[in-house]
Amino acid sequence: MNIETGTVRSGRKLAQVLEGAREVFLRDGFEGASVDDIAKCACVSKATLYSYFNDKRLLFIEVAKAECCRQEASTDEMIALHAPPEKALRAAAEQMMRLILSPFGKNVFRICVAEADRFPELGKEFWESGPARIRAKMIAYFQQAMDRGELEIEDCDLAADQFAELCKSDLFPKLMFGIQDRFSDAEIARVADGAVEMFMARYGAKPKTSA
Amino acid sequence: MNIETGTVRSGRKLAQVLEGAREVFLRDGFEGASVDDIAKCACVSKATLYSYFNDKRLLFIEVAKAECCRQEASTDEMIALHAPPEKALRAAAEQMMRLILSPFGKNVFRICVAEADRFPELGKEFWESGPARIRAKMIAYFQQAMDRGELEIEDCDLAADQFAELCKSDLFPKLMFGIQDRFSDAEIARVADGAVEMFMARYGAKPKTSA
DNA sequence: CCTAAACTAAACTGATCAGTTTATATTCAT
DNA sequence: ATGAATATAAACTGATCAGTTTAGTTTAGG
Repeated sequence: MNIETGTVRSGRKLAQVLEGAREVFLRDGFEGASVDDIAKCACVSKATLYSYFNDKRLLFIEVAKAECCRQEASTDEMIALHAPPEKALRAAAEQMMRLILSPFGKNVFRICVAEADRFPELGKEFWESGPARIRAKMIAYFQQAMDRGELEIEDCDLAADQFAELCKSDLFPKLMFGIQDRFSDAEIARVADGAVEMFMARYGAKPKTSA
Repeated sequence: MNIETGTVRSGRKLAQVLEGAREVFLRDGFEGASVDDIAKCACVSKATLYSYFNDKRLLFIEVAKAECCRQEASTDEMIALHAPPEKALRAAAEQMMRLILSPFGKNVFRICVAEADRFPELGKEFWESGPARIRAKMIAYFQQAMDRGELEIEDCDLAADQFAELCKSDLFPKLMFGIQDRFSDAEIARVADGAVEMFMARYGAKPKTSA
């Protein structure tokens, strides 16, 4: 995943080009972005840009890869493995929501959806570098909490997906349909609390009805 | 919402044009669709097409309106108001999932997300003709079930959104990221059952611990 | 059957845009 | 300082595409 490696030549202005491309692609999508625009935005001549990347497609792929790396980084330390469920899940919910609802999350999701036909690999790579990693961490947490007797889950995969989905309640559709794009702490808290309460109602360990 | 009304002239081939436009727009998006392609697909000359619609944008808007109508229709009778929660919710879950995961649902969502900048109204109109209507029906159902003492919900808006979101677990992201696009009955049943169980665990009326 | 409205194919205009070329300028390691 | 690598602006090519025009054909009602 190292950007410097691969087929792309190195040189003084490579970082500039990628940064400009990132800005324009995330804003306008693949078709919507013009190469002249990217060059201008990167303060670089078009010829320089093409000396690094043989075509627009390749440039886009490189930007997408870099975004996946960014995302991997932001999923680290999302879950405190040893905390009790209410605490750990509540913190995870809020972190996930802030990631998903951020301009970064929104734009990357948009691009994946919009360009799915043109770049079939993109969605999958994004999924694996983001959602799938979070899911794996959730499941690892579930296992530990179950060992501690704090949770009772039959289908951990489903439970992880349900929790992630609960964190999207209300706000995510509003974001995607362009109805709202800034969310207050209170709005986030309402949904995060709701997600944790619902999750615990379903999967929290029942107190042993000592027979 | 009647397609025949408004600024659009009527004529023999209007329906053909709309049908062709629908096919191509849903497949290729707004930018991706070429007017020549639409004309060919509708078996109509480009001049005829332009005699009905002054420009591509207007044609797109008309198609989108029609899709919203289709969607309104498909949300009718989604919830059996008088059935007990397990039954009513389970049926609603499956209907919602089949709508969301259908090629229709997928394509329309894709278009809304992809064209949100170009057509800011589109997302909102779609939301109102689909998700918002379903939500209203869910809330109406909650009220009735609460009156019957079957559910206990503090925040009905949140509960409705949570339920809808639970129905997307696992499958919806896979669809959106292009990882999978056909879903078996078993896959749907697993998620629908999971959604109902979780919902009932949280909001099902507690048996009165007769004091 | 006649005519007016609706339709057609095909050529055209003008704009946009990816990618190339050219001729020149800057940078930097030796 | 010199030359090789790197960067630049600007003009150019060729393709695509929205929308128009033209000159002719089909359709359906009176």
